[in-house]
Amino acid sequence: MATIKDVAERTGYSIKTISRAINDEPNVSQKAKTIIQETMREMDYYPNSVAQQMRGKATKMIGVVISYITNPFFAYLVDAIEEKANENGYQVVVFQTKDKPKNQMRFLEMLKSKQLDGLILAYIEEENDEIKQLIKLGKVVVCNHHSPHSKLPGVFIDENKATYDAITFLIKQGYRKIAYCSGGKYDPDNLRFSGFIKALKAYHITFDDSYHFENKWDVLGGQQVVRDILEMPESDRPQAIFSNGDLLASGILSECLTQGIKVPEDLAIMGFDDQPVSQILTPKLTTVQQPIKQMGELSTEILIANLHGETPPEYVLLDTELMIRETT
Amino acid sequence: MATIKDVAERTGYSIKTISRAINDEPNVSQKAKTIIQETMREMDYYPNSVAQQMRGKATKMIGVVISYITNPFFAYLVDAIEEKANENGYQVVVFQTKDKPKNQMRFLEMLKSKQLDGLILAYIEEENDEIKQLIKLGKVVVCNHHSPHSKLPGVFIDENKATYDAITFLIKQGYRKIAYCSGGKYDPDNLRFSGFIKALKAYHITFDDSYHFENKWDVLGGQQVVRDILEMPESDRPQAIFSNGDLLASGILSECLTQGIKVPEDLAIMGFDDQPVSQILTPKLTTVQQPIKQMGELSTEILIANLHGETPPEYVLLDTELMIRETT
DNA sequence: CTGAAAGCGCTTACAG
DNA sequence: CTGAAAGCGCTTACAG
Repeated sequence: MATIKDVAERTGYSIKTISRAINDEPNVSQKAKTIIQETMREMDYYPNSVAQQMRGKATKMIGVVISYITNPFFAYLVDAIEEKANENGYQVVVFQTKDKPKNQMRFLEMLKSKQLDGLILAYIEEENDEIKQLIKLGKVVVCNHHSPHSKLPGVFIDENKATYDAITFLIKQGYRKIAYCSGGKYDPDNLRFSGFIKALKAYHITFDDSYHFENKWDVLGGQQVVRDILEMPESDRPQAIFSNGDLLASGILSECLTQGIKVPEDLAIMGFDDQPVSQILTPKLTTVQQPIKQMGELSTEILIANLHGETPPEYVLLDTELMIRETT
Repeated sequence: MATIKDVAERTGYSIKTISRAINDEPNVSQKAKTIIQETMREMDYYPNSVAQQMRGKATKMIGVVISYITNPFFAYLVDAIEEKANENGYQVVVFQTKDKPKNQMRFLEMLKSKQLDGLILAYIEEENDEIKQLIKLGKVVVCNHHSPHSKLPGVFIDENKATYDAITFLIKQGYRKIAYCSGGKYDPDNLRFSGFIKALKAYHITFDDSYHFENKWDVLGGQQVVRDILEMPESDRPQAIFSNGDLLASGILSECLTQGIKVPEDLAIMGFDDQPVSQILTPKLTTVQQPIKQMGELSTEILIANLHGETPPEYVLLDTELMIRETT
């Protein structure tokens, strides 16, 4: 592979002059520039960017940590981040944690070993002091995943308000027996769940613990929920169900259709995310739209501003929108 | 940030001994190793991987070029590639071409400027000699996207056989008037299309050009196809439709349900890909399953073997499987 | 088992 | 407008 030295020898100029031509610096004669550029093309020379990084200290790469790229929510988020990063001359490295905390640590190490300029954490397995410190240094921006227990600065949606509004809508439609499907374990402090409970309380509805379905997050999980509901005595069954994600809601809907449960007459379904699938289904899914694109773009802008030494906002709360369609 | 020199000064050892300890080389006393490791931890020292790359010549990063990460097909492909790459100590950089040929060139430049060790092209905008040469050098592996005109080595599915089998199945079910939706422009040499035609010919069915729908690839496109069909005189309408992707098939199905067209009685639908959505829909979609995982893993194995100087197979053709469900 | 010197391919700071 | 020297943070090759 040709190096800058080869180009220097071939053209007769010093490596410094070659360097100036590569970087479009002033103080090179037009003649020198032309000769050098032509020679570089002839030799199929490309500056070794590793060597450039060594001096410039920037890799122009940022990492994005998500749980699963096959989850459309994250695919759209990565899309938004990549678009904005590219605009600013950065490339995106994707890291999937796949629910293994030790993976997250690997990515932090890549940051510390300078393979990456910065990191967007769209999914945090474990919060710790190291992450907090990296945020302070402006090398890490958190988005999307919001622990109710330790508030980190970052870009999030107003989870509490989102479910509060969604459930209030259901109640106003006349539903009173409303079930809740959580993606993970039961956690009373969870912001979505507390918004859910808050809405019920506002209408003096008490929550029945048997209406809480834990650890459901995919299509199969949704189908299981319907089977669980069918095992309840008919008079005890919920009239509506809030599901923490559209995939889950899709599973609920498909199993309802299979089992002959009418939607929304027998069971209303409220999704979350507004993934494309929600408009393909019949009936079309009522769901909470997350501003994925905005979230991705803002996180990227904040990270890049930080990397450039600017001081952007620390904490951003985005609004969601209720997309009322046919399952409620 | 601490460097190897700082660790050397603090421990009293030379930088070479520190280097040995970092890389677990022999010829370091256990005592020295222990002291050095402890000091590195204390100083929060991480070897600068850019400097390491400078000497080692490998970045341990590979790029994956796709068209859109929001297309579930590519999301699953990237997932398979990342998994296999990680196993071998490589990280994955995702590049979306978004149908712009000039983007593809950017990624090739990153390869030539040594930011990347290798590249998997899962979507080619433009084939050219440069790509062919990089394949020969073992730095590029092509998969998925197969131009019928210039055969590149790589990992592909047997497109021709896949549609031949799918259409033969439809014909055996009694369908004779079968429409074809292509993702791009009409191309008689397209391998899927020629498999389609071959199946019709085997049963002496002539293809009606008005049954060819061009440039349809998303949900909206599918919906449009149904509206186009409804404008045909009822006796001329196709009985079945082959669609080049499940998203497209989803759009066709959803519009059928909206318009009161019974599936499969009035119109049978055959998808392609076997994306998760095909099992969520009601009725469930009959479709051609692509071995995405296998394709991603094989491409990655071939690339890494090449990078390690081994000589793996050049051309692999994978089999698809017809998933018969409820829309045919 | 340990280290001083040279070098990877560039850029920064200085000199002319 | 041009260039020789020093250095980025490591590793390779050599010496002890």
